[in-house]
Amino acid sequence: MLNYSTSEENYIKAIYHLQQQDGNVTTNELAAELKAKPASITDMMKKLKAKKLLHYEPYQGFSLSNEGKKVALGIIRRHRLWEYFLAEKLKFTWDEVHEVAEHLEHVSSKKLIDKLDEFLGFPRVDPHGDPIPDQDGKIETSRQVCLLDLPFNKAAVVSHVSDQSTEILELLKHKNIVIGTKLEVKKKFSFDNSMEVKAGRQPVFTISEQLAKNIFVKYGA
Amino acid sequence: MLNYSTSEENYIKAIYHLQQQDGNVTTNELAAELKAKPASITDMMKKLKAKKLLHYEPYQGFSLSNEGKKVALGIIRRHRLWEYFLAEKLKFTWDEVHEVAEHLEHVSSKKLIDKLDEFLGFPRVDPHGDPIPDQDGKIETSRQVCLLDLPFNKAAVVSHVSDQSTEILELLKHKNIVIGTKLEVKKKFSFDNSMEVKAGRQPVFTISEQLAKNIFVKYGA
DNA sequence: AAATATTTTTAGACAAATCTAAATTATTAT
DNA sequence: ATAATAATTTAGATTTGTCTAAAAATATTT
Repeated sequence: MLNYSTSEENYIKAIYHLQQQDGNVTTNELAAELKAKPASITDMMKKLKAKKLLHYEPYQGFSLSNEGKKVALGIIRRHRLWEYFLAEKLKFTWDEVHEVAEHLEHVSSKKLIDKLDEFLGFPRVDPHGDPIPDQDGKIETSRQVCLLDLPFNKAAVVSHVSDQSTEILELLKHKNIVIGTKLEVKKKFSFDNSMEVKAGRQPVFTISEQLAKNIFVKYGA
Repeated sequence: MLNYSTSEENYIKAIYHLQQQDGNVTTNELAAELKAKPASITDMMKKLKAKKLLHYEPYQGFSLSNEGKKVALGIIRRHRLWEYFLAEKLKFTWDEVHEVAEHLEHVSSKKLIDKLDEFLGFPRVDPHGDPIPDQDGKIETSRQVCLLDLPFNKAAVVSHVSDQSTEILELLKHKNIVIGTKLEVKKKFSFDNSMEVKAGRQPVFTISEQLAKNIFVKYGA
């Protein structure tokens, strides 16, 4: 495995996360994610294509190659192991770990990470509940959880609905939700446990606690 | 405390180490230390001077300002805490820790480092026996050790000689060693525990086990 | 399907960090 | 003290990663 610059790694990681949701990633999407200008994205896409880390044809969007996915999973492994370390050993709170891990993840010694993994007792999920890839880049994909428990901004696919009543189906139909619909939780309100959810590029809409209780979703890395 | 680039940090750290020995550091010395070309050194010295991290006049060499020293001690603190972590917790051997710590030291979250320090139990020296600066940049300077125990390439000053015989003085005089002489151990031979030592810019010379046993030195960071 | 709007790419500029080669300053040796 | 040598700096080029503004391609609307 070659070494990549911090910049390259950040692009690869961002593409990985975006393509979990959309399959094919666009220039503007990635620019928004990385808070960079579209022109910068195009520049880097050419570079990453030349390194065979992604598939890219001008104007057609892009997606990681198998090699690119392997690199991404390595970065995610480092990130999540550091998050676990920070929370578990250094007693950071869950909302503090991400930023520091963003920096630690770019220290790319394989030995360091494998020894850290061992030291931590081979944890399977990070403090946010996201699965940690193993040495070979294998990751526990598709974890089914109740929509109530889905972390924010985590793309997930509706995989199961508990209640089979016509009433719930009427509601789901009205909200355009079927098995296979991609969702992302944007906000939760503790007052009534309702949540705001986004499906694809539709505007955000609200789901009540009673409804969320009955929806189960699968999500990956 | 502002943030500095990885490059800037590496220059600052190298100057700090060199000036422990020589006081004033020259362009070529630093170029050799960093494996860079002299022209690159000059460029960076201008930048660091502009940031008030060092004293520098063209052709006159340079040395860290108080602010520069504070920055250097912060980097050294991070480096040595990570070395301790790697050796103590991840079971790296003492010769493996340095390279990885070279990368980890540039992650500059103060909270991370202070929590790491606490997690490690506030260790006072790293696996090489070098003292670890505290939160305020205070470092245990001047540790007196037997020359036999002085680490390689660690500039030290002769502070005490046990034996008072005329024989040892004759030998010391011949080798030009007095209290205050700066030394650095370059090689040790397990066959007879003799060592090769450098004093200033004189050529390397040999000291026997019997002699080294009787020489004590003080050294800093 | 033409006009308009949006997205993406290209062209050219810039800052950081490095280099080479040439010019300058300092040091050393005769 | 002057010439030769060594050290240092300057000038200009290169690479990486970013940007702005303009051009080109695609998508949308009427």
